[in-house]
Amino acid sequence: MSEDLLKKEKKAKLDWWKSQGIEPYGRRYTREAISSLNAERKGEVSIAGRIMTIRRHGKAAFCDVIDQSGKIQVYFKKDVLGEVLFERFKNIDVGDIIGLRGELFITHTGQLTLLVKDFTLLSKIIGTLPEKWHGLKDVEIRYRKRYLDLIMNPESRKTFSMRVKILNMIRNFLNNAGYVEVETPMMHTIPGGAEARPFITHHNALDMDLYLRIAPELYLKRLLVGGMEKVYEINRSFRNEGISTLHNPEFTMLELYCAYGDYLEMMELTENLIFHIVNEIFGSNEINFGDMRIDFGLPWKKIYWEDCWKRFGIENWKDKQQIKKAFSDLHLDTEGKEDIFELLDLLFKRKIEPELVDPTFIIKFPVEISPLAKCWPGEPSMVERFELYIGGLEIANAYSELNDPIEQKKRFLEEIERPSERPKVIDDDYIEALEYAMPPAGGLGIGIDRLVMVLTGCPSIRDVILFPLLRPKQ
RNA sequence: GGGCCGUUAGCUCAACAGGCAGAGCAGGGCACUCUUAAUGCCAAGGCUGGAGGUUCGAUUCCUCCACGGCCUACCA
Repeated sequence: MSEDLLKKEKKAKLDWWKSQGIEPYGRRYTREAISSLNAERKGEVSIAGRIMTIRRHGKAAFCDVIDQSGKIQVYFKKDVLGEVLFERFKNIDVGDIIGLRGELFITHTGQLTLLVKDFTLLSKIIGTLPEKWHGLKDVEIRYRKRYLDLIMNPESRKTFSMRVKILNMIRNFLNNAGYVEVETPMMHTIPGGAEARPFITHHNALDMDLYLRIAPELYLKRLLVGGMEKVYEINRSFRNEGISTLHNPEFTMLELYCAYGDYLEMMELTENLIFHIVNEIFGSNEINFGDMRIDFGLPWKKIYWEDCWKRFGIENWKDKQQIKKAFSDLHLDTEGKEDIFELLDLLFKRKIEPELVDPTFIIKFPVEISPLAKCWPGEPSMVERFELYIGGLEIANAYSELNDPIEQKKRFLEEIERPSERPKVIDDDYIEALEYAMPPAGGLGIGIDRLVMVLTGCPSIRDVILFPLLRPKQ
């Protein structure tokens, strides 16, 4: 059946309603949540929702109706409704949104059902819903027309309601711990706080280019200078990089900063926060992720970054020859990389990351790849920093914040020396802020989308973002 | 950016090896007052993602394009 023909038939029904003097797009309707109903409820109840199936039996029919809270069967009977209402019911379609009033009863097969005494068409469908049994499978349509995915696939509804739950739990946890939520600029004049290519936009009135933020870090730390001691922000950052199952151009990060703390305090907080969420949601320490079984039991594993390499025969990670030998011993392609940190990063990604299934902290990183972190005591070439891996994914990154403005300026200068596609600009305004003294602090970033992926069992970041970026069709 | 795979009715899928493009669901008609993937009967529904090419003949083989998926790269 062509789409045009289907639409034509539906519009004819729409016209039928109008011909009866009934507005097919209704107004406010007082109703209860479907999930709040049970067999003990006596008397009349009102619900509203979308009709998902209709099983017509001549002078009676059963329908399934869903609202956000759940699903219920409703029973239309001609001798209960009368001629007029039953005639109207014949012009109700799968997908219509209606309000229903009636009494609850239990069918012979034991199912809670609403015996409909009156109903109101609240919104007429003109499109055609996907198939009731197989649902909507086409991933492209699921992403482009997320509303159809949400109507048809309960698992999708569950994923996004879990995302909300997780975010609420994070906010409650942090609020209870004395953190305050703040909002810092998403449009930056100088992109900073991470190593990534930014999106560029333009302000007409000021006639200046602006960058969508790649991280909120430098602004949040300005607030520490200003005397705000525990701050966090949960919101979007934007990175103009490739798209993959782990990367969407806009993604949600939690960043938080705790004055007078350090990376160890952040580690404790991370453990407690995620452990709390897992237990609240699953009532267990263990969950499945793909074919992995993840055990969140405390304490989590801690491995020094420097110790990662020893099992590959690399005794001194600064020795490029040893690293290259490890690559050839492992029959691993160096992919033309010559930089020590790039080689180690590649080795980590190939051989170590996939094994980090249970939550694992990797601790103490080289200063070269941590320009905003404070040095390890007595070891100026290393910093107080950790990364957290769960289910083979990098989930969090934290460090003791560098608060020495002179050292920070030096690091920035070294950073722009290195080849990069980032604008070669130093955020002098941030350096100036540090000159007014920032308290020592611990800082933490958690990739919210990836955390939600692990906790909802979704293999792609697009499954946990309501509207992932896609090229326009045609 | 590179590699591989996919795109057939509104949806979910068929069409062996190049030979008239098929089913279920949804939609339409008829019957049916406890069904739940309701059932039975009838009728309809397609430029096979787009453009070229090979061939007597292309959903099928080839080229290009579009969109998507997975892997990979940049990155996080």
